[in-house]
This record gives sequence, C-alpha cells and structure tokens, in this order.
Amino acid sequence: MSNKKNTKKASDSEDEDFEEEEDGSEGSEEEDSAENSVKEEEDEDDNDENDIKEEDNADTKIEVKDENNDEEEEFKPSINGNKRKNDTSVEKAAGLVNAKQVKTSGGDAIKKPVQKQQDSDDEDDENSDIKWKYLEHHGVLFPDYWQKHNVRPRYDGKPFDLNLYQEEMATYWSQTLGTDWEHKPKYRENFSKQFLDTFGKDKSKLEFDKFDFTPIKTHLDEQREIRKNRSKEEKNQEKQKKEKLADFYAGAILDGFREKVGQFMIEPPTLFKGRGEHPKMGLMKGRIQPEAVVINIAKDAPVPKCSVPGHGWSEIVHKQDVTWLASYKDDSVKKQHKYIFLSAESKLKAENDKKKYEKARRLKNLIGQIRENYERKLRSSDPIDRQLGTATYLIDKLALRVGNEKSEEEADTVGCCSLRVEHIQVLDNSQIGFDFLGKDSMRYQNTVKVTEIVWKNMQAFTKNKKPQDDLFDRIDASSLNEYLKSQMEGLTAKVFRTYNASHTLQQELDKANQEGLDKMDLKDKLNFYDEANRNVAILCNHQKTVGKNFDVMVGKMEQRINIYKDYEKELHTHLNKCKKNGVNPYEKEVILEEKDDGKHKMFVKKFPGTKEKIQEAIEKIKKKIDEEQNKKQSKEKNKEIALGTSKTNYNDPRISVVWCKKWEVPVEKVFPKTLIAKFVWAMDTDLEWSF
DNA sequence: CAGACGACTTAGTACTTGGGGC
DNA sequence: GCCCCAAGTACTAAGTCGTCTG
Repeated sequence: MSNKKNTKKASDSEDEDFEEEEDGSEGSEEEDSAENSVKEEEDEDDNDENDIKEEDNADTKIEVKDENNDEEEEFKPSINGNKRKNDTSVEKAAGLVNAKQVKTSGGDAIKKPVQKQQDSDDEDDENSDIKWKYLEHHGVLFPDYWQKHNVRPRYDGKPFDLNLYQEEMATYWSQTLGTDWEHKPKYRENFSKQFLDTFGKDKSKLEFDKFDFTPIKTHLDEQREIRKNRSKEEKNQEKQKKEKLADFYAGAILDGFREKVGQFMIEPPTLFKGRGEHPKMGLMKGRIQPEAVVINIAKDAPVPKCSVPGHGWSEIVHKQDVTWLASYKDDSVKKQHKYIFLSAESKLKAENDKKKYEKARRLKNLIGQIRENYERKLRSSDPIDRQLGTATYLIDKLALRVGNEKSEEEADTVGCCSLRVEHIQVLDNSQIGFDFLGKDSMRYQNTVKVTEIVWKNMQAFTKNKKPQDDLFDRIDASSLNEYLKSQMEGLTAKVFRTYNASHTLQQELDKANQEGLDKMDLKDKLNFYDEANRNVAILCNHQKTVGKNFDVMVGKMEQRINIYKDYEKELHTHLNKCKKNGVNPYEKEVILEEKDDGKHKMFVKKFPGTKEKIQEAIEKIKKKIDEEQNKKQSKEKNKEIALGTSKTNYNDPRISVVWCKKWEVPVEKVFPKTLIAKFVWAMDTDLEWSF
C-alpha cells in the first residue's frame, strides 16, 4: 500500500499554498480525473499505485442471516463481496486473529442461531473493545479542485486579477454576500486578514474595503439561475451520476453484512461558519488531500483506491477497536479530527443506540435511590459534595448538559459545571433564574422554583464571587461523572437527558387514555403526539431560529382564515335569502382575490343555487377554517422549537412504536423514512413494552 | 493529575424534494 | 402541469466522555 509523504499542511501558510496550486495545471488535470474516478474504479484497476488484487470480482450477494436484520436492504455497492459467515466463534474475535482466518474458517450457513449469537456477544465482555472482525469499503470521495472562472473583483473600481487560490477564497466570500455573515465583524476581519495575507509583500498596499466582489456574486447568481433552468434530461443525468457515485462509496461490508456509509465526501474547503460568537469564523477551511486521510479496513480487505491521481492515502490501518472507516486531521481552522462512519441505520450504530436507551432505562429503575443520594449530598458539610449534589440536581431536573471546559478559541458557551455567577439569578420565593448560552450558542432562559436547600446552596455558591467566576468552583465535568459512576455503572450526565426525555415522552403519551384518543381522527392523534414531542423538546431546550418570513407566513394564514370566515358569513346570509325566497334564481361566481400578475386565483367564492348546496359549501368552508387554524396554531407553537432533535437522539423509538400500534397510527406518520431505517431494531416492539 | 487527544453522539441550518392546491 | 411551501435530508459544527501522556 502506498504511503506517500509529500503531504503539505492544508493551509497554514497561504503563500506556499497558493503558489503550489497557482500553476493551475495540477488543479484542472486532477479535476477531470476526479470526475471520471467512478468509471475508472469500476472498469480499470491497473493504473493505480494502490494496486489491489481483486480476487473475486463477482458482485456476490451476501446472505443475510441475522433475523434482526431481515429488513436490511441490500443496497448494491459494487464491493467485491466475499461471502462470509457472520457468526464467528468467540476465540476468533480475540483481536489478534486476523480477518483472513475469520474469513476462511468454516462454511457458510452452518450456524444459524440468532439467539446464540446475541448471547455470545454479551459474554464477549473481555473483547468488547472489538467493534468488527471484517471491514471493507471504498474509501472516501474528494471534492473537485478549484476551477477558475476568471471573474474578477474590482479594486478601487478597476478589475483586479486573482490567482487560483485567491479566486477560490474570494468566491467563498462572495457566496456569503447578502447573508448575515457579511455583516459579522469577526467574519469579515478573519477573512480579510487571511485574504490579504495571500498577497505576500503586496498586501501592505491593499485595503480590503476597496475590494468589490459584486462581479463574482453576480456570476454566482447567474450560475445558479443557469443550473435551475437546466433541461429535465440534464438534471436527470446529473442525478444519476450522483447516485452512481453514492452507490459506489456508500457501500461497505462489516462482518458479512452490507452496510451503508454515512457522509463519505471529504468536507470541501470553504469559509468556516461557526455558531454564535465564534472567534474563528471566516477563516479558510483548508483542502484535505488524500495524504491526510487514514483508511481503516480489515487486514485482508482490498485497499480502496484513492480517486485523486498522483495521490495516495496517508496510511492504511486495521484498528478493530474503532468504528470509523476513514479519518483525517484538519487543523486549518482549529485542531480537530474528522471521521467517516457507517450511517445511522447500520447495525453498529443501531446497537449503540439501543444500548443507550437500555442504559437510560437502568437509570429509570435506580432514579429513586440516586435522587435520595444527591438530596443527601445537598446538605453535606463538605462543600465539594454540596456542589456535586446541586449540579446533579440541575442536570436531573432541568436536563442541563454537563458543561465541559472550553478553550478561548471557541464560542463562549456553558453547561452545568461551567456555569458562571453571571448566568444565574437568585430570586425570591425559592426561585432561580437561568440565562446562558448552551451548545450551539442556543440561549437557555428559564426561571425555576427549586427546593429550599438547593436555593440556599446556589446563593452560597455565588457569595463573594465576581460575575465571571465559576458557580461550581470545586467540581468539573469529570469529577461529576465520577460521582455519577459511583451511583450506577456507566452513568454519566448525558444519560439523565436521555432518561428524562424518554420518560417525559412516555408519560405524555400515556395520557392518551384520558384524552380519549380512540375517538379522535388521525390528524388529532398526530397533534397529540406532537404535543408530547414538544414537551420533550422544551425540556431539552431544542430550538430553531425563526425563519425570516415567519411573520409573513402567519400573516398570510390569518388573511386566508379571515377570507374564509367572511365567505362563511356571506354564505349564511345567502342561505337566509334562499330560505325566504324559496329557490334562489341565480348562481354567481365572484373572484375574490387575484395575484398581481392576474394569473392566480387565490380563492373563488361560489354562491350555489340551492339550499342543500349552500349548506354543503358552509360545511366545507368550516372544515377549511378549522384546518387552517390548526396549521397556524402548530406553526406558532413550533415557532422556535425543534422537534426533530429529540426524535432522533433522545426519545426511545420503542415508545413511539408502541403508541402507534396501540392507537392505530401508521409509524410513517411520526417517523420519516430515515428514522424508520435508523430505528428498525425498535419496529417490532410489542404492545406490553414501556420505557 | 491536568490537559491533550481520540472517538463518538448530538445539534441547528442550508438545501432539496415531493406532494397538495390551483 | 406548475408552483409553492413544508417536510425531510445532507451537512458539518459542537458537544460528551474515555483514555493516553508527560
């Protein structure tokens, strides 16, 4: 396997960087080949340094034996599927055994036993750090190199030449013109500095403000327009090409099963867009070269081909104790690791997911005892214990995150342990006010009534401190988790969020009986579900920003409702007239509203000629009013609440599955496709089950 | 033992899509 | 058939938490 080490750092020194790319030839040449890479991969396999021997090119179907997996679609990755058995004896898993042995050991379908396999997995504890025995995949996809469009910005009113890299940067900048980013001082500052730095010694002569990027912005808009107006065939072609690519890279084999890969495209360069007041926003995210990418596969799996000609992987590793297929470092904006994992619907992820909820259920069974314990700690004479007890109380009652330390290089956000005095207010009547920025700089604003002792503790923790001082100065995330571990094996702060969320959902949905759900129609049942979901989202503070035209949309809805209502009234008067005069002699149509272009009739009023028909029309419009009002209400209720996050990450899917079965609601109504796929393991939960 | 590192989950937003209303 | 919007998905940032290291 290749191991070329001519790596250059992504983008530490811009001068070097663009000089290297400046000669252009590299760029365009590679781009072409990158485009073709898929075809190449499949047809020819002989011109690459990662020359892989593909012993068996037949696209062997892999037999799926595990009954838990019978829903498994075979997506059709063209991996050289080796048939292999999925049930390998325990000793084979012992780690050092290489996959070759696994592969060649035993026939195919001798052992069936799903049950057995599960048992042996459980006993497998001493080997629990082994995540797979065999792993094979196609590596990762690289974004195209920059292709010059030669649209020049103006400088001091005159067209200004840029080299390849400068043009790339300038274009990323131009993409954000007209958005909020443009006006964030930090974004502008970071970008402009880095941009000017690319001019080396000339940079002192340049002022960023004298640049005018509107020509590039215009060009981008035009391009978008062109893209939008492509013919149907063109669009289709492109779609198919994309799908083909996806098929190729999205397929992996893990322990004899075809699995789908998650995000397999290396993150393309762009300007970093951090959340909140991130000090690094606007910096250039560097281009990742294959030389930075580590590939993780089984020892006897074919090495995936690197699709960038003339380049090779950094390293091929066989780490069985991790689940990632590929990883790379990207230090261009901040030190970080990126990974390519299997998708959420893979067995590996699903198992973890299930474990997470099982752990939360264990907490449920112990919560009484655990609460007693931290209540006691609240009154301890040891100040550390009082802080541990108080923090645990907040995590439990308010579903706060634990709050690890953060560096200066990130947005200033906090969680429980990192709360500062300035974030809380000790109020009258045993109340505490919270106001801080949590994960993703989402604001947590809440006033809560707490127990007497918690209130006293909180007050004590603020004593003699400056606003910027830590509220919990004697503990941190790891000491808190250590304490939690002493209460229950594997217990950490985040388990409380999972537990509280799922518990809340279960409780809310259990109210269905009192609410008389059986008499409701599907829409109302779903409203009921949403309401439960919403309570969880509120608990976890899952927010979304209100769309720019939220008010406009609501306004439109109101307008529509009013029009409908007016019409209803008119129908009533019409009906009365009809009653008086016997049969109405005429039927008229009035176009109530037209759009500016005169093309679109928004709403047509009709005044039918018979009493029956009028009555019908009244019923119809009443229903419409009702529907519209419901829509408006839920839109307003969900104004800044995101339901999706708790659905995907916090709510034990079995709760919803059982509820759906019980009330005859199709699961597809509460879970979109992707979540159904993610939660296959929960789909056949039986009615008796509860969280 | 603190801080860095590594792996994995959780998160909101930007973009795409598809289904209902005309 | 077209248009529009909401729902769904893709994307990647930002957390958590265990472990390694000096």
